[in-house]
Amino acid sequence: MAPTRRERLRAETIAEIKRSALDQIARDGAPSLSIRKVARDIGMSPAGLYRYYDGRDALITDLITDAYTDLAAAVENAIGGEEGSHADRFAAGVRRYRRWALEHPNRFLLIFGTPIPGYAAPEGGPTVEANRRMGQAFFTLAAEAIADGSMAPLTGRGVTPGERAFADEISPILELPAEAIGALLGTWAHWHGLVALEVTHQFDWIYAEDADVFFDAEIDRMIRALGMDDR
Amino acid sequence: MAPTRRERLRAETIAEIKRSALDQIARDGAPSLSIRKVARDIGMSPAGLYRYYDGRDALITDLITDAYTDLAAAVENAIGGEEGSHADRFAAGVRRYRRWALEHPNRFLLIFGTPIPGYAAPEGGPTVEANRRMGQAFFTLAAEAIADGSMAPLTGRGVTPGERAFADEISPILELPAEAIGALLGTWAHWHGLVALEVTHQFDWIYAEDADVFFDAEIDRMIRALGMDDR
DNA sequence: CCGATGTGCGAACAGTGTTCGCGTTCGGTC
DNA sequence: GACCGAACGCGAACACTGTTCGCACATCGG
Repeated sequence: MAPTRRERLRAETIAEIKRSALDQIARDGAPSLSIRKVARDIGMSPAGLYRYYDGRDALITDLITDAYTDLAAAVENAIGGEEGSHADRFAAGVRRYRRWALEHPNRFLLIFGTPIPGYAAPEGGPTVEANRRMGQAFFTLAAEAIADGSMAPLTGRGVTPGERAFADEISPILELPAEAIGALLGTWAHWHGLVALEVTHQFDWIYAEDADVFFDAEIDRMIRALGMDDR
Repeated sequence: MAPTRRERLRAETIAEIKRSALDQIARDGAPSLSIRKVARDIGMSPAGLYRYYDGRDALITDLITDAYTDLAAAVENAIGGEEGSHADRFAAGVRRYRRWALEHPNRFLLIFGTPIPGYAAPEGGPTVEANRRMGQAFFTLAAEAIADGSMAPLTGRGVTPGERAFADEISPILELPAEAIGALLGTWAHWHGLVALEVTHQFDWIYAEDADVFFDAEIDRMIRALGMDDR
């Protein structure tokens, strides 16, 4: 069904609101986002905004969702689009994660920084959905690598109930050994930590120009620790 | 020289202000810290607070400093107080890092979460100083382990200028090979990422009760990746 | 054409951080 | 012991913020 004129205008206005809010966030960070400023920016009264978002938190939540799916899509894309060994595709995905964070530091912090007070991601909501999507891109890659023998994550402990349940849950679409899940999530944490510390300037004192070579070396260490070989 | 009566009262008031602010932060998170609430809490006018801190940001900065040195001291303590192999002491330090973060999630986010807009840690200021302190605890541990041959971090790449400069800078007190610095900082990022994701509830969907076993297994992976053996 | 629904706005309220000018209290010095 | 400057505390005000309410207008379906 063709969208009515009203729906078109509404969509247009929402887009304009988001654009203005994103500009503000990119410039001054999420905490200083002011809906009155947004209203002024797009030439509207503050009260009028409440026809589109019922409150500042709702707007921010929407932006969080967008950022999440945006990051997930970028990573998904990098892993899927890359040719080469599993290790190469893994590295491409991780580098894309970092690049996205460095290009949109404030959006990255919007997702992974101090959570907005009183807000909890709704179970089955879009953020956890995007999270799963990003995870799945890496998980399928890992499943393939394990299947063809080019990856063998160490299994030095038993499997937790959560890992078992998750492996069972995705088993219809993905044959991922539950023993591997821990190391994979830990590896995610590893590169996430690298990116988070870099975005918050905790490495500035030692890595100025050459943060890239540091990061790439860490990717190598992750690959080795996962037991991936480079074919 | 004995502190005068006024100095005593002033110190007392500052302590009271911090206590109230910390309570608020622990309860509602740093972003919702209100100096008017603090003023009401300690029975003072909002304007009066400005005799002690010239603005909200100054107060927060002070709290950041405290949190930083607090965390650094805890970790330092855990590493220094632990008996056993280098691997054991390393694990103790990392576990203490995590425990501190889980006990004070909002203070942890105060340090590593979204930075307060417009604030940059002053070079040579207390936060970078505490950062170094914490780093040094791990670095000395690593230097000892490398010296007695129980650790051999992989060196798959050249040394960056920053790493070289840092190794030279601390060489008077610490014989740390520049080749090892990258892997050590990367390992810091690894466990930091684990803790950061756990604090922001990104692991809740899979690790409910048994986040501990997941974390301990990751410590093992870090130890192995650093080439430490367990003696 | 008409009623219902969506859209926008001005005014107001409660709350925030911050500044200013005024008194009061204290501490070290003639 | 008197005195003057520094420290302290406060009420009032200013410029913001997010949010609510009631009223007007535009648009749409029947």
